[in-house]
Amino acid sequence: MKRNKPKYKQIIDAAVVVIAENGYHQAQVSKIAKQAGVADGTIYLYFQNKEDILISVFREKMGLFVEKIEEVIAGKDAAAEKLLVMIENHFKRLSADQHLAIVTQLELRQTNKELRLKINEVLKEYFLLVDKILRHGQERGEFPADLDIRLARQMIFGTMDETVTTWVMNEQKYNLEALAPAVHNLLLNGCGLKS
Amino acid sequence: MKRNKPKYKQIIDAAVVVIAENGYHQAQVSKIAKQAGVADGTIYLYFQNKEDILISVFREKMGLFVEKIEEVIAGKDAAAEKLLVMIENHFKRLSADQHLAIVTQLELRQTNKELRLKINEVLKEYFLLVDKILRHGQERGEFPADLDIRLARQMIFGTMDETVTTWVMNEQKYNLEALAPAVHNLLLNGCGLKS
Amino acid sequence: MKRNKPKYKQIIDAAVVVIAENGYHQAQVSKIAKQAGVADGTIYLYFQNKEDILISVFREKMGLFVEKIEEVIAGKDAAAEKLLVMIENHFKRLSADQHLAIVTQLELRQTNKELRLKINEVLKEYFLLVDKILRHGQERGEFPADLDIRLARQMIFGTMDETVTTWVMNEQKYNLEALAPAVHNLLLNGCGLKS
Amino acid sequence: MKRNKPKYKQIIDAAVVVIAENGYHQAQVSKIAKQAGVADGTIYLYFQNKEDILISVFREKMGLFVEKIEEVIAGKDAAAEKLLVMIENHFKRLSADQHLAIVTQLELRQTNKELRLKINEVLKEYFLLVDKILRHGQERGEFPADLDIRLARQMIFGTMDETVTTWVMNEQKYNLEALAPAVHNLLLNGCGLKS
DNA sequence: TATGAATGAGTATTCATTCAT
DNA sequence: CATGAATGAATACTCATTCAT
Repeated sequence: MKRNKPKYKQIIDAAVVVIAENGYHQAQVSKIAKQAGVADGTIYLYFQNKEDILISVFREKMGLFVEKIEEVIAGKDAAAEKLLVMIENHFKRLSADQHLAIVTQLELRQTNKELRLKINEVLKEYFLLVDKILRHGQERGEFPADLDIRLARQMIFGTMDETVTTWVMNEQKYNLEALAPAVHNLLLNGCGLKS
Repeated sequence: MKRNKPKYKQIIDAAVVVIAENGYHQAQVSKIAKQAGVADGTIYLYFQNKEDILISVFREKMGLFVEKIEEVIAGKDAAAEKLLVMIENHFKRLSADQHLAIVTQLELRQTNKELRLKINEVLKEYFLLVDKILRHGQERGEFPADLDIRLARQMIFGTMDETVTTWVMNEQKYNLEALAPAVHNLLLNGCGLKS
Repeated sequence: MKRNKPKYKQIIDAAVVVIAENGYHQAQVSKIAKQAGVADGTIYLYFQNKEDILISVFREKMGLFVEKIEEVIAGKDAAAEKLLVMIENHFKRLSADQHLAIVTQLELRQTNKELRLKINEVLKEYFLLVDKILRHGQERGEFPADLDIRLARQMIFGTMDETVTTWVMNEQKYNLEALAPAVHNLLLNGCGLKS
Repeated sequence: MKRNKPKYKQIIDAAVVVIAENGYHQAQVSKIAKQAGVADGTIYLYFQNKEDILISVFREKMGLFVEKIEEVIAGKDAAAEKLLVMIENHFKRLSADQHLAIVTQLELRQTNKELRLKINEVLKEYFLLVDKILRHGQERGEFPADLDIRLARQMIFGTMDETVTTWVMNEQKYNLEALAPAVHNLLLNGCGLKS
């Protein structure tokens, strides 16, 4: 299995660094190879083509992401609490790896529709996780029974995504993690006054 | 003034069609020229370069967008109602021009950071519009006085954007406009139970 | 006759200025038209094409050149003296019109072989003038009877040309005219010691 | 070192042939690649850009030129003799490589001022060589002590250049090499009668 | 005569991928 | 397994010239 060989991970990590530092359109395969300390041709022993590298970057990094989040939400009973630790974790992990934040929020979006669909495939697991939290909330009576799960999930992802992207575009000048409670509150209660 | 000449609009419209049908990276200047029914060189009598076409597409189309929305929200007093007609209009206009929807949600995001920053400039007006609605809501006592305007705006945009993008990625199979009330409700009240 | 109309000369003069200031490859027809104060299309009422402008520049300017030199050498009897005033005049006229000097020495040489052959046609009259001086010198016993007229003419032209070009390339920093006697002496006596 | 690899020289030689046969402005990189028997992209493994090819052509070919001439003049004591073998060699080498003659006398002069300045850099060595001969002649008492070295060099180069160019423009119909003694004599003694 | 908007042919360069060693 | 030299397809932009007004 190629994915367990050391060079596989070397190349993935090199890709994240190169894309973050040079931007997607300036991240040539030869640059990634150089950063990884291998020959250009070697890349093709581990990946089918350049697109495969990018998807693999996303899969490997986001995989850890979702795994970790699954862990922390398992420790909470209430859906609202699960949601909070999810947002906190999401923000914390991207804050901790600024290269990864740039790559996922800005650079990997400059790809064509086809590649974006494949990236969305990877995100499905994350979507399912949120859906599970939402259904759990309905079962517990925390969330309305008629809540549109899909729309709610789109709100949650859209809001987290917009918040992180704005933070990255502002050169990560402020503390993203500190926004988690406020974002959580907005998602639960909206911007309208509760009666 | 070049912007009022008929060929200027011809080329803008041709660009939207060509980008929507071929994707951003396959939207060669010669294809746009052919679609517009002019010679390649004529493009450069109206635009400085290819990037200028793309920004102009966004500016012209989004300009109308914001203008129209300003109009309809002026007809409503309550901030909540303003928000509703804004979302309705946003969804309606993108539903009505499927090419434009593809271009703004998918294709124009494949551009480099520089171009994206210029595109964001255009969006600022839209941001300001939402901020105004939110402050209006606070003044009227509809929204909490301690609402974080910037975060709330990010939630509103992030949610609308994610909703429209999902719809475009699903090949516009369902009725986007019909989702407006549900989205509006989610944004106002969140996914948590009231009371 | 188009050559006598005022716009004909306007365009010729504009071409000299534009070429001198922008270089041959940046001397677009539209720039020349603008400098001449006419529309682009008007150029083609007076000249067949761009090449025709360039040849005409050379013909008009060099024609005056040769005419003037013919005048001044007529006033001298000795071939050596005729040669001296020719060199003096050649240097003086190019010193007086720095734009023309740049155009003839640097810019017009960046043309293709075909155009250069046509330009050489124009120079033939100048060549004939020198040949006449040389033969006159032989008849008077000033120059050796076995002097190879063609080679001698090539030396005279080559030397004057190299001298002027070097001066132009050095940004006309020194007094070209003052070099005439020394050049004249070199051409007459060579660099070898007289016995 | 790329300059010693066989493809480097292949491309240089191909460039000379292509430029001579098609003219400077019709010497596309793809034509040069085809003539050299390599892919277009391969050119850019050995040269930075098209201009770099042209300068390299000049440097490689003229370098040999000057080297060879330095060799032959070292075998002569008298400055006059050195001058003679220099002219002979200059004419002989350009006669032997007609393609090179066309390229250096006609085609490479069609370049812009910037490129020409770089080419002139290469010629400086040749200039220094002539200057050395002239000073040597002064020291030996062959040439006048008050000889203007710079003007004399301009005469020598201008005359050789004009002679070769005329020969090339006349399609190399006559024997250039045979003119060397006559040119040498003219340069040493001028066209005026001695004593 | 004069205009100037419109035309459209033509080309250097990059970079993902291959394959002989 | 690993290398890296070689490949070759693909594209924005300029500007001399025309012709309807």
